[in-house]
This record gives sequence, structure tokens and C-alpha cells, in this order.
Amino acid sequence: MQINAIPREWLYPGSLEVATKLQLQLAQQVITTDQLPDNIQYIAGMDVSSNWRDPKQIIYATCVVLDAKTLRVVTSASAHMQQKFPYIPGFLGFREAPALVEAFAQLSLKPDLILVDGHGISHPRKLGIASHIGVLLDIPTIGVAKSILIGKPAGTLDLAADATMPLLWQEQTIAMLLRSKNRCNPLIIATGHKIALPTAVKLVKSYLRGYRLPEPTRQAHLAANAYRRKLHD
DNA sequence: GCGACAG
DNA sequence: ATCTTGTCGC
Repeated sequence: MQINAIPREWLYPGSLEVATKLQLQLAQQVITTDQLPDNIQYIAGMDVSSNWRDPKQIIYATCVVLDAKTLRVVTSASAHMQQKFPYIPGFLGFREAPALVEAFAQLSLKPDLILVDGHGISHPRKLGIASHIGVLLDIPTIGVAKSILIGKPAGTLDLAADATMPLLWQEQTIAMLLRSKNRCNPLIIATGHKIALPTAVKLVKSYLRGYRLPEPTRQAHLAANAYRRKLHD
């Protein structure tokens, strides 16, 4: 399935430009090159919560900002809107990005880096939601996914915590599997925007605090759920 | 042709 | 993606 085959009414304004811009920035290596500030002071986590049995299909997006030193949430913002684009594997960004961008716009404090719940360039068109958000906001992002979309592990991932293994697709390493917690299934860490894969993995590791998910994404998930339940559902 | 398929 | 207590394993 191609973006051209998508009904116009599903797309938000600028949808097609994002795909074009991503291809351009990939060629320029803007996507995969570290362009982080000297001191990363604030990190954001983004996630969306929704209820598949909700006939109105409301999407609840939350962006939390944590202090890089303490990994404590310092501020957050949320936004909700009706889903215009259904969930289709490979097109998650088109469904969730509008709500996430709106939540981000309401933040009083802008982060230096964003961890997004989902894939980065480990995607059929290298346009996973993390890269999608990175291109839209022009901020470094890392994709933190919980399962594989495309590709195959280079081998058998060691059971020990902290073990990593490349995720291969068409002879290329598109992401790294990371056993973030002892007996848990690995996370898939990928370049989102303006960051190299080794850097992304190193940073994600530093944000782990005994849970499978790194703090930014974990807190975003909790906050998005709380937001949805508060807006009664 | 068949299976796989982020959240 | 969400619902939901107890329960099995390290």
C-alpha cells in the first residue's frame, strides 16, 4: 500500500510533504547524523492512548517532559481529537502525529530530544512515527518500539539484560534490539531524526530505570492513559 | 500465492 | 491500542 492510495479525507494538511521531506533529509543524512545539543537537559516522551471500542474513535495524545538528570517529569501537555486516519501498519504516524503535535505545541518547555512510542526508520518507507514526528517538529527523536514491523534479528538475542542485536532488513541494520529488562522481550530502538543509531541505543539505556520501557516513554504511556480516563471513557 | 503486519 | 486478578517464574 502506498501513500498515494490513501483517501484524501484521511490525511492532515501537509501529509504528503512529510514523506517527501523525509526522503530528502535521508539523502542528506540529516536523519541519521547526531545533531544533539551539547547538554541534553530535557527529554520528552510521547504516546497515544485510545479505546478501540469507542465508536467515536477519539485519540488521546500526551507529551511529557523529564529532567535529563533526575528523569522526573517536570511538565506535560495533552490533546485529544477524533481519529481521521484508521490504524494501518506502516501508517501509524498519519493517524497519531496530528494529536501529538498539538500536545507538543502546548508545552511550556521544549525538550532537546524526544522518545516516541513506535518505530523510527525501521519502517517500510523509513517513515516510522518517530521519524515522522522528528521531521514535523525538527527535533531529534528516537523510536522505541515494542515489536518488530519489518526485518529479522541478526541472530538469537542473549537473555541477559542489556544485550543488543541488530535488526536486519535488505542487508542493512535498521534498528537495534535491546533487552531492556531481564526476562522481557526486547525493545526495538531506531533512529528517529537527527541521531545515529549507536547514540540512540546509548541514550535509551541511560533512561532505563528497572522497567521494560525507558522513563520518557513509560511516563508518557501512563500520562496518556490517565488523560483518557479523566476525559471520561 | 501466502504470510506478516508499530499502535 | 485496552480490559483485569491472580499467578507463575526468576
